Amino acid sequence: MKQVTIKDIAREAGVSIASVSRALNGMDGISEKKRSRILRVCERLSYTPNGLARSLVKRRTQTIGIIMPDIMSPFYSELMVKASDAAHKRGYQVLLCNSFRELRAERDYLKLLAEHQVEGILIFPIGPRSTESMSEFIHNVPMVALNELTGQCGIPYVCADEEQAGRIAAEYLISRGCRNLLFVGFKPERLAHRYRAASFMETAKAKRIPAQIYECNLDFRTSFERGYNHFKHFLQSGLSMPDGIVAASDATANGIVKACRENGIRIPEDFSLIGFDNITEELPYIELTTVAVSHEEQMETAVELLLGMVEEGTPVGGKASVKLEPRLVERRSCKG
Amino acid sequence: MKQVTIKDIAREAGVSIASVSRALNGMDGISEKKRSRILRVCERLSYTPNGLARSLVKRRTQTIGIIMPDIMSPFYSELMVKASDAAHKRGYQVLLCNSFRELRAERDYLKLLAEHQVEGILIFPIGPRSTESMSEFIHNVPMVALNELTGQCGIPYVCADEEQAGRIAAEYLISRGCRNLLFVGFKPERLAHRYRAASFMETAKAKRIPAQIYECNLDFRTSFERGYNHFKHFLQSGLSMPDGIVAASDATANGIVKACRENGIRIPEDFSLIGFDNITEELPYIELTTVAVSHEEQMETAVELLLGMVEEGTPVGGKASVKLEPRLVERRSCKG
DNA sequence: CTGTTAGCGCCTTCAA
DNA sequence: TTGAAGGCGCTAACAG
Repeated sequence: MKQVTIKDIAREAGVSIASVSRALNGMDGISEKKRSRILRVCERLSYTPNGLARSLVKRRTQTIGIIMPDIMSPFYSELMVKASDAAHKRGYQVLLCNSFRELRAERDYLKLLAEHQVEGILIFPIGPRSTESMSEFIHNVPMVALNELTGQCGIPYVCADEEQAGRIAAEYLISRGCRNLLFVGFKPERLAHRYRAASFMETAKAKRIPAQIYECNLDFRTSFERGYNHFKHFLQSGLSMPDGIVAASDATANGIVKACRENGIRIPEDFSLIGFDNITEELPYIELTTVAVSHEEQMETAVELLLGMVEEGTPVGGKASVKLEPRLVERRSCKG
Repeated sequence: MKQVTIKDIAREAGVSIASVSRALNGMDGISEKKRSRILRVCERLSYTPNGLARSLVKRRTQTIGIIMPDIMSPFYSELMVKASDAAHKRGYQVLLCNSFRELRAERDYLKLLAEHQVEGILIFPIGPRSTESMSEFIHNVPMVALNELTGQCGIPYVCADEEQAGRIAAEYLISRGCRNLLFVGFKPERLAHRYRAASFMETAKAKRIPAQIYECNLDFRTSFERGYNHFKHFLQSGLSMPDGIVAASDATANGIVKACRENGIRIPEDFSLIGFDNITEELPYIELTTVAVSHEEQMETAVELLLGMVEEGTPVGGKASVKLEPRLVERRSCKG
C-alpha cells in the first residue's frame, strides 16, 4: 500500500509540486489545461491527499470530537446524530467516541481527541468526577458539556433546565387527577435526577398532594435495569400503589413497564406514567408521555457555542452556559 | 489556543528536541534525571503531543474506521461497540461513522477516512451499490465488509450464513408444531432477506408445510416501521392467519409486535414469532426468539482479518471471506 | 548519553 | 503562470 503523494503526481505530470497543490485545491494562478492534466493524473494513480500533512501545515483539522456515555442507548445515539448534523452543517467533521460510562475511557478519549488536534470537544460527562479530566485538557481544546457541571471549572454547558422539567411532570400528573405520586429510579449521583426529584417533591408539596421518592440504593448498569428492579422492589415492599409515577428517565420508565407487565399491571389503567428525555426510539408497546428539551435545539446550541469558541479563539471560561426550556410531550401513558 | 510544541519544551528545559522526544516516548538513551525534568516541564506547560505530526513521520496512525448504516439502531451500535473493543484490544484506535443509509454519506466517509490515513476500514455496506464507492478506495486502504458483497470487487466480507439462518428459523417453527408459515417484512434489495426468505421457503417445501412470503412493496425508513406496516397491511388483506411468522429481522419483528398489540393479537398464544440478528436491546415487553451469529465472534473475526491485511500489507483480493454459522437463540415468542 | 539533521506530505510565500 | 524553498511538529538515523 505505498502512498501516492503529490510528488509522484508532479513527476508524472511534469510539473512542480506547487502546481499540483494549486490544482487540487482549486486555487487560481494556474492555467486550465495544466490543471486538468494534473487532475487526470491524480485520477489515474488514484491519488488520495494525506489529510494529516494538510492539517499539520494548515493548523486546522475542521474536526470536532463528541464523547457520549453509551452509544447503545437510543437517547445518546440520537444526540450524537443531531450533534453530527449540526457540525456537518457548519463544515466540520466529527469523531464519535463512546466512553461507556467509564471515567478511564472518558479521559483516554479526551486525550486522544486532543492529540488528534480536534478543534473542539462536545462531551456528555458521565458524572461529576468527569470535570477532573476535563479541566486537564481545557487549556488545549475548547469544550462544551451537555450536562450541568458542578464546580467552577470554566467549562460551559448546554442542557435542560431539570428543575422546570420536574415541575412540569408533577403538575401534569396532578392536572390529570393523580393524588398519590411516586418518583422511581432515583440515582443520587446523577445531578439531573436530583433536580428532577427535588422540584417534583416541591411541586407536589405546594399543591398538597402526597408524593415520595422511592429510594432504593441498588444500582444497575443501565437505566432500564434500574427502573425494572427498583419497581419490582417497590412492588414487593407492600407500600400502597400510587396512581401517578414519575420515572427518573424514559429508559427507567421502560424498565418499569417491563416490571408491570410481569405483574399484570396495566398502564395507564392502573397508574399514569411519565418520563424524561423523550427517547424517540420505537418501542413495540409503550407510548410514553415525557418531558424534555428538543434534542435538535440542544445540539444546535451546543455546537454553535463550541464553534463560536473555536473560531474566535475564546480563552477558558469565556462563554456562558445555557439552560434550555423543557416541554411536555403528551402521548398515552397517562390517563384522563 | 497557541500550541505548545516539543520545541517549547526543549527550550524551557534547556535540552534538544531529540531528548524531549526520547523522554516522551519512553525510549532509552536518556538519563533518568533529564527525563523526569523534561516530563515535569511538559506537565507545567500542559503539553499535548501533536498526533498528526507524529503519524505523519511514523507513517502509521494505529487507527481504523468503522462505517455503519444507522448508529441509532441497537443492532448496529452493538456491532460498533464490539468492533471497537476488538480493535482496542489489538492496540488500534477507532473512528466511528454513521452513513445513515445514504450512499452519498457512505462515500464521503470512505474518502474522509482514507484521507485521515486510517489503516483499515470496517464497513457495513448499505446495499449492493456500495461496492462502487468501495472499489474506488480499495487501492488506498484495506477494507472488510460485514455483509455479503455482490460481484467480484476483491473486498472480503465476514457475515452470517443467511441461508442456514433461514433454514434454522423455518425448522424451529415447524418443530414447534407450526403448520402455516409466513415471512413478513421482506425487502428484496437486501441480500440477507433474499437468502433468509429463499431458504425458509425451501425448507418448508421440503417438509411439505404451507409457507409463503408476504410481499408488500411499501417501503419505510426503518425496519421497525416496515414490520409494523407490512403486518398491518397483511391483517387487512383478509388472508388466513398463520401460526408461525418469520420476521425479516428482529427490528421488523418488533414492528409486527406493535401491530399485534393494536389488534389484540397475542404472542405466542396466537402465533409464534421468530426473528434474525439477536438485537440485545432491552425491550419492555417482548422476548424474541431469534437466529443470529455471535456479534462478538463476527466483529473479532472481521477485525482480525482487517488487521491481518493491514499488518502484512496484503494487496487487493488477497484474503478470503468468511461466513459464520448462525445459532438459534431461544426465548419466549414461540409456543410449544 | 546528547544534539544535529534530514525528512514525513503538504501549503505558501517569494522570485522568476 | 510557474517553481524553488521554507516550514508545520515530530521521529529516527547519525555523529559526537
